[in-house]
Amino acid sequence: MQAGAMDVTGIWSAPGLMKTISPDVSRTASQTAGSQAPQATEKRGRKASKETRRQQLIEATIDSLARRGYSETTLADVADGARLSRGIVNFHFESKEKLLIATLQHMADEYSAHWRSSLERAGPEPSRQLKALVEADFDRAVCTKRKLAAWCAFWGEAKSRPTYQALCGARDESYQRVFVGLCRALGDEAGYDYDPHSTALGLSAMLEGLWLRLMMGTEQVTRETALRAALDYLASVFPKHYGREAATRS
Amino acid sequence: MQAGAMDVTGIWSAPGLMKTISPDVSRTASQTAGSQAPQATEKRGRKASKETRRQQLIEATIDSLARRGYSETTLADVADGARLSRGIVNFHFESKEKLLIATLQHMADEYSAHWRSSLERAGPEPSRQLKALVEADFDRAVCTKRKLAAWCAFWGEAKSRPTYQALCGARDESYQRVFVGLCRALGDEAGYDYDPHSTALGLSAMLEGLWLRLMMGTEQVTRETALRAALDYLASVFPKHYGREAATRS
DNA sequence: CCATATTGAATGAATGTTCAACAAATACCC
DNA sequence: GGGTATTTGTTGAACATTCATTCAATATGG
Repeated sequence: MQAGAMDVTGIWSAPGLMKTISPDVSRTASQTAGSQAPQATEKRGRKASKETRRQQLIEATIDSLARRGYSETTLADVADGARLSRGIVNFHFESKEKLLIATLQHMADEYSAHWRSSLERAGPEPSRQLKALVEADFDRAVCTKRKLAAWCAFWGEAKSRPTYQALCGARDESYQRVFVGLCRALGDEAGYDYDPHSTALGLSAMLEGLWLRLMMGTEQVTRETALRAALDYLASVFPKHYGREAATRS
Repeated sequence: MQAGAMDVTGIWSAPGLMKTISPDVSRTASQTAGSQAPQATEKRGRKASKETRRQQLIEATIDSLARRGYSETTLADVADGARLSRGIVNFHFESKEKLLIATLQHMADEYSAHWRSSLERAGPEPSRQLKALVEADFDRAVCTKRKLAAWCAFWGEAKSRPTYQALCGARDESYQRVFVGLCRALGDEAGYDYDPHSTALGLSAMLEGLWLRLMMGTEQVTRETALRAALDYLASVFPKHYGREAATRS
């Protein structure tokens, strides 16, 4: 189905990178706030399944990262946040480092599943797909202050840790490839004279930069402002596809 | 002099934010590598002036941040890097935190002085000024892997520390104001129909995002690639000011 | 000699990890 | 089905390590 559009993005044929996509992305929304409410289908209390406990601890880790930053995130704080005892993390995860890696993996999987699903829902038209990708980045499901702060905490440590570095390419190679493919497709349609690679790099960099701005919280940059800036970019680069009035919704 | 251009940027009339601009920006280039070579004009060995020792320790701190990340940067490592003994930091700076703040302050001052000087040299024409600002961001003087890594280390901790957050606005409010002013000026000249604030936000976010990419080092993004992407952006948004061929130098 | 920069060992606090004891759930047996 | 054993999740205290900070002793330049 939608073979033409799929060829443009060209990622569905090689689903290599993602190791463990969380089966239900929808859950994360309900777990955003509390971090200890178990599933309706899961037994609560003592008999929470191993996987549930892990999720619970991961959520508490994201909380701690967002609240105290990477360098001050301690296992005691994570355990307290999850309302569990001190030694629990070393039981479910082997070490603090493994917990952090699992947390990053979790966020990367969630992010990846999110934009892929957005892309799928966008239909076959490249211009719609590109817009959908941009909008997905500022969706409440992935673009929370809490999560942005956690991302940034990992970014800060990524350069000196290969493991983080690999995972921090949430906007990874396949994501980049999709962008390049879409930019090229739009260029072919309307005869723009830019380099797709350069344009795609600029766009994805802008998205990341806007995330950074949102996270910092300084200046009054909101999700709406950021999205608007990104859509304005689309309108400037692809004037025949995105009218300025389409971007400016107000 | 150049009154018209100055009015566009509108920052020279209110030099409020910068507390201590390092007097000589040129020095930083020579100190990039070694981190212990003292000035020719300064005495070396035991009698290095208080200020020189501080600079030396700050450079060693940047080294450590770049090499080991924020969370693993220790005073011992800084002291070793500066070829000095353990207790020295607490003598010249009062605490580890004060050392880190001084380091960030140093980088912020350097960055600020750098783009301000670029802006000054660009002459009165807004289009040249904007291009100069973009190019300044990828100049070897400020855009080293070492320094980018240090910046990112601070970004990661900024959300939970107000002091860092304030300083991490290296691209601070006045920088943003200059961008907005220039975007507005170009728009008035050629009748573009974008919102200056939105365009300026997108541009500065892209620059930050490109820095992030450069720092990560993943993918083969170089200073040239990044600059090219940024200039392509200018060519797309301000087609009457920047021809595509001007951006594509190759 | 005096003031001051520097050293390096001592100290104490913070924190990741281990582990023996405990509790809950499940399996097993009669 | 009820009682017992076993497995497994959980706890919290003990332990070891790392690291910022302190400070008395020392070296240096004026």
